[in-house]
Amino acid sequence: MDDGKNIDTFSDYMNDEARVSPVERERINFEISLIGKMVEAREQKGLSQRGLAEISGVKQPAIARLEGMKATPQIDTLFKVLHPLGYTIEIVPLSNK
Amino acid sequence: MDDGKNIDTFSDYMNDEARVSPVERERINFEISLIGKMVEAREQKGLSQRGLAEISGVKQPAIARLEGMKATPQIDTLFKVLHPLGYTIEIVPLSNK
DNA sequence: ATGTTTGATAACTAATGTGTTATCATGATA
DNA sequence: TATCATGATAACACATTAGTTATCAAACAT
Repeated sequence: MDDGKNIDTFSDYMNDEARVSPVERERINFEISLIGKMVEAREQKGLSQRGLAEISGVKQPAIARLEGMKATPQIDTLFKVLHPLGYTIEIVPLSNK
Repeated sequence: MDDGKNIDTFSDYMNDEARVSPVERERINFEISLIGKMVEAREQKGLSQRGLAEISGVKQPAIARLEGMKATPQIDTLFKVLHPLGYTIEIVPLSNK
């Protein structure tokens, strides 16, 4: 590279405040962690996407899009997916770290 | 009324399993409580919808629609609104009451 | 009384999520 | 090898949310 900034990795990109603001970065990390827990919960239950689709009412392609972060779910969709997995969503105070 | 069911109040309606399934009822209650906390947090901060719109980036009509439950937010919108209020969202195990 | 702020809403466009159906490559299994 | 289940994806229609701009009635303050 011939300029001063490393943008070779996703991590570099995310940490470049000129491109991704701190708040935006937090939002992205929030979504990644949220989806991660969703996938984890499904797999821990030994459910396939199709299995979860059946019991949740959310279709398999939609679940795949969510898990692959191709779409940002609406809270009712997230609820429908999480509920049969034994989870729900809560508003909690921002614990600054 | 001439049939056996009371559907005079919203509460009666919600508790009629023939109309609203238990899961659906849970989802509705979940959303009501979620939105309730959102409004509470905003008012506790002494913010108007317009004020919150400015610092969150979500427009005032959108906030009004959410608070009035005319729309089901996407999780990124909810995050954007909650964050400047000092809150975030978390996935938590279903504590069966 | 006047002006201001508030939340709500209307009307429309743009953006995005979900349903639907089908397919594909991959990995596991018989 | 052949079969089956899996996650991913395509393409399209449909539904819904969010942005945009403007307005309104009510509450509040000057």
